[in-house]
Amino acid sequence: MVTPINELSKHAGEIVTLQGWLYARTDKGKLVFMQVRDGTGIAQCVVFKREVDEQTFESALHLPQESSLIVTGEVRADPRAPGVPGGYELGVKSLQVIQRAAEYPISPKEHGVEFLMDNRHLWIRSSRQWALLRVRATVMRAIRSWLDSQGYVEMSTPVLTPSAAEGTTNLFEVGYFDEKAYLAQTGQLYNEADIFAFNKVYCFGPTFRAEKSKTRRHLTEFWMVEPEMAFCDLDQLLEMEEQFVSFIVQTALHENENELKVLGRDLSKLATITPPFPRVTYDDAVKKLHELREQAQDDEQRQLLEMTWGMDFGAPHEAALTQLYDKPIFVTGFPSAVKAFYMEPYPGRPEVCKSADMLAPEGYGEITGGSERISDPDLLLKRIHEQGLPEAAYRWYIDLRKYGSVPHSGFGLGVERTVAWICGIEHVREASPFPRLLNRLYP
RNA sequence: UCCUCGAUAGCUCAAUGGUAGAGCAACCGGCUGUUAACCGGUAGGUUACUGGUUCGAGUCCAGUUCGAGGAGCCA
Repeated sequence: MVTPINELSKHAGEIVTLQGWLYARTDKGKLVFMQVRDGTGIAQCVVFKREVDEQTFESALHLPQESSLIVTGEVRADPRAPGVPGGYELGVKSLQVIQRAAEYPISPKEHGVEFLMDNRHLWIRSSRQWALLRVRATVMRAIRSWLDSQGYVEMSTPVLTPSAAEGTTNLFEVGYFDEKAYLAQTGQLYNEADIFAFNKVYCFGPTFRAEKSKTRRHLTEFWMVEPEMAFCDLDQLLEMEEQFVSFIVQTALHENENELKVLGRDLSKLATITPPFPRVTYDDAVKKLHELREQAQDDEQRQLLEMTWGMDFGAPHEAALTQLYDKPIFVTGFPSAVKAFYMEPYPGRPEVCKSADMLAPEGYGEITGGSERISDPDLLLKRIHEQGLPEAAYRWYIDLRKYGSVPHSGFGLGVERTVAWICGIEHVREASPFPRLLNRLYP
């Protein structure tokens, strides 16, 4: 019977069979140590020369890295046994080689980014990447399972969208028969149509931004989940968001402890991620940034933290601000001028709007962006005109405010940034199986 | 788009303007507990590309290409 490696501990003392690939090998004379991975984990398989026939021993001794194999042996607990989860190893009785692999380019040594990215199709086999992408899968499952359990209806939004009303500089253009279409960079407007049919909805899929961004936080193709709720104001939105994000983090923490250990993640920093999250108004954030700027040691940092009311935050501002907290924070009430046209202004203070960005701790930056949407048709039309947007392109969107308009809110959460934060990695490119970046379309 | 840095063996990196080197990986050998083992040996090079300076260029100069880090951009 074939046993998955992550269930080895249940079979101590039994004879089991593993199917997998040779991750690493070393030998000590009459003893060969094989690290075998099968997708669920990594297990040490020990071949003693005296316990197997000569052909099996020779085969094990010279087997190249990443060869595919089937190995049978006795499971035994041994605290010296490395692996994931580790602590159990296989005393090999027989070994069947499916294929002797060609010389494998990725050795268990350090490599440069370019080399690893060129070999992304192989790199994903490495234990860190394997762990990271398993956490990603858990995050994606947690997203769906929480929303489904709370009565949200998953409603797909189109990836191919008509010629954008606003600037198209950050949209990917594709041919659509005789016209042009653009790859969607948000499903939000369609979500707003969907809530009037289903009340609480979400879309979840890839999104595309042709930004020439070259930072550790940007991909040109990334996954985003966008929940949208009818009868929901900004305060209710924030409560929902903190429950949602906390659930995602706690699910990863409980289900991927082995993976997070492989990544060397400080688990205590994830355990504290529970509601409520601190709320900071934009006004207060600007004041705090002024204080932080005065405390800054060097001129360069002081220059990066320059801030006047009305400016959008840059990466240095987000990093400095979030370092004051050990949980994600909400920054609410951004200036309307730097935010999208559809955001509801504060009553009596139209220069700020009911927006909320969630900034992750440890400098990981914005992981959600959301707002209460304008529900009044006249105000929406006014804002569209103010921004110089073509009314015709938004006809259906304005329609939504004419037939039973209600206060409603929603947000988008970036999967790769969330995974990068949970896993404690440097760059979002590793949080996607095959990341698309400014200079990267292969493999 | 801007700033900074980089490109030498399959990989990670050395090399005053004067014979191109090491570690790892590969291959051969040794070792019954390895954790990126260790020890001995073998093989491995159009120094990103184009041009220039020089008796002589991996090294200096100019341009190009590619990459990295950061900024900007990110309704």
